[in-house]
Amino acid sequence: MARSVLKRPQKKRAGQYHHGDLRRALIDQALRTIDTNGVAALTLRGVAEALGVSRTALYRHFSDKQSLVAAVAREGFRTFRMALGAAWQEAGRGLPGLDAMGEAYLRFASGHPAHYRVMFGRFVESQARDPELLQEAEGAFQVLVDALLELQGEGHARRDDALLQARLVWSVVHGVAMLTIDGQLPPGEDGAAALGRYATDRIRAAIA
Amino acid sequence: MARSVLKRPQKKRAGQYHHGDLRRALIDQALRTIDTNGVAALTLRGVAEALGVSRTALYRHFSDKQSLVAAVAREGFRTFRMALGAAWQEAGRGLPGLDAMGEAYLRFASGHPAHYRVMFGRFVESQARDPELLQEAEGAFQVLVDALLELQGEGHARRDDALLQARLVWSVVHGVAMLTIDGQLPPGEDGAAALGRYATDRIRAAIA
DNA sequence: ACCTGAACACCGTTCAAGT
DNA sequence: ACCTGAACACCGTTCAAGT
Repeated sequence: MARSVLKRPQKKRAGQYHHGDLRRALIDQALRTIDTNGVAALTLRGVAEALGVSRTALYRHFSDKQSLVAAVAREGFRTFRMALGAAWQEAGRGLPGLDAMGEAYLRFASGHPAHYRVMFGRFVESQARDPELLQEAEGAFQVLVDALLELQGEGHARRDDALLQARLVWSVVHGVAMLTIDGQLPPGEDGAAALGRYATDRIRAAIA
Repeated sequence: MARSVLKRPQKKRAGQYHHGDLRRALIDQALRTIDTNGVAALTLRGVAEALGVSRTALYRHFSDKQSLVAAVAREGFRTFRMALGAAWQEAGRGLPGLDAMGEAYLRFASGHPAHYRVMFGRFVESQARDPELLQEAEGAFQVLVDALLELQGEGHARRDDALLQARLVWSVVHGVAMLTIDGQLPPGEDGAAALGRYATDRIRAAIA
C-alpha cells in the first residue's frame, strides 16, 4: 500500500467545512482517479470520500457528474495547448517545431491515456452545450493552425486552406495517439515510436 | 411514437423460455440500443426487458456486461472488414480502390458513430484478454495491408514497410472519423466531406 | 441446459434541514 | 453560501431454486 498517498482520504474532523477551493479539489481528485483507474472508476461518492466531504457537497459546484468530467476535459485541453505551444517555441518553430509539437502531443496522450480519452471520447455528451470546453479545444487546435500558417509563409508547407491542412495533421496525430493508447501497436521500439517517426516523416511529405 | 418498433418489447407469455438464439438476440438488442442511444444508455436490465426475458438470463451466454459489449464490438469489426473488402473490389482495386475503402470507412463511422466508438474506445478493457475481438480487428486491418502491398507491387505506393504504411493510413482515416463523429468539424459541405476529400488526396501524396 | 425472483452492494441525484 | 444525512430510483451481479 505504498501508493496510498494517491487516495488522500484527507479525513477532517466532522462538522467542519472544506475551507478552501472545493471546486479545484474536486477537479484534481477526479483527474487523479481518471488517470489512475480510468474514467469508468470515477464515482462522485468516491471523490467526495477521498476529499472527506459529503456526497452532495459537489452539487454546489457542478450541476452533475458530466459537468465535473467536462471540467476535467477542459483542464486537459488547457494543458495540451500550453504543451504544444511550448514545444513549438522551444524547438525554434519551423519544421522542427512542427515535429516537436507532434512529439509533445503523443507524449501527453501516452502519458495520460485516460485523461486523453476523456477529452476526445464522448464522455461529455453535453460537449455541444459546454461552450467553455469547446473553446478550450479550439484553442489547442489554433496553435496548430497558426504554426501551419507560418510554415506556409516560409514556403515549408503548401498553401492549402490552413484549417483543412491543420485538421489533416490533427487527424494523423490523433489517429496515432489512439492506436497507441488502445494497445493496437506492437510493444517496444517497433510500435508507437516507429509509427511516430514514420508519421512525422510522411506528414512532411503530405503538406510539402 | 412511430419508431417504437425499435424497442421491440417482444412480450411473450410468462413461464416460457426464449426459444431461439438468445445469444444472437442479446447482441442485436444491445447493438440497437447503442446505435440509437449510445453506449451509456446500455443496461443489461433494459436489454433483458426488451427481449421479454429475465434479467439474469443473459449470464448463460455472457460472463458479464463487458463480454456483451465485446461481442458487439467484434460484430462491428466483422461488418467493417467486409465493407472495406467489398469497396476495394467493387472499385476495381488500385488507387480508386484505396479511395473507395476510405469512403466506406468514413461511411460506416458516421453512419454508426456509437458502434464505431465501442469498437475503438476502450469500453472493453478486457480487449487484451478477448482474443476473438483482437483477431477480428486485425482482420479488418489486414484488408488495408493487403491493398497497400498490391499498390506497392504496381508502383502506386512507395515500398516502405507495409505494416507501418497501413498504420499511417489507418491513423489518418481513424482521425478523420473521430473528428467527424465528435462533431468537431463544421456542419455541411465544408466539414466532414471536405476533410475526407482533402485527406484522400494527401494520403496519396504521402504514400506515393 | 436454460431460465427465474429475490437479494446484495453499489450508483447518481434530490431534498429538507442545519450552520 | 456552503454543507449534511436520509431517501429514491436506478444499476450489475450472485445465488438458490425451478423446469
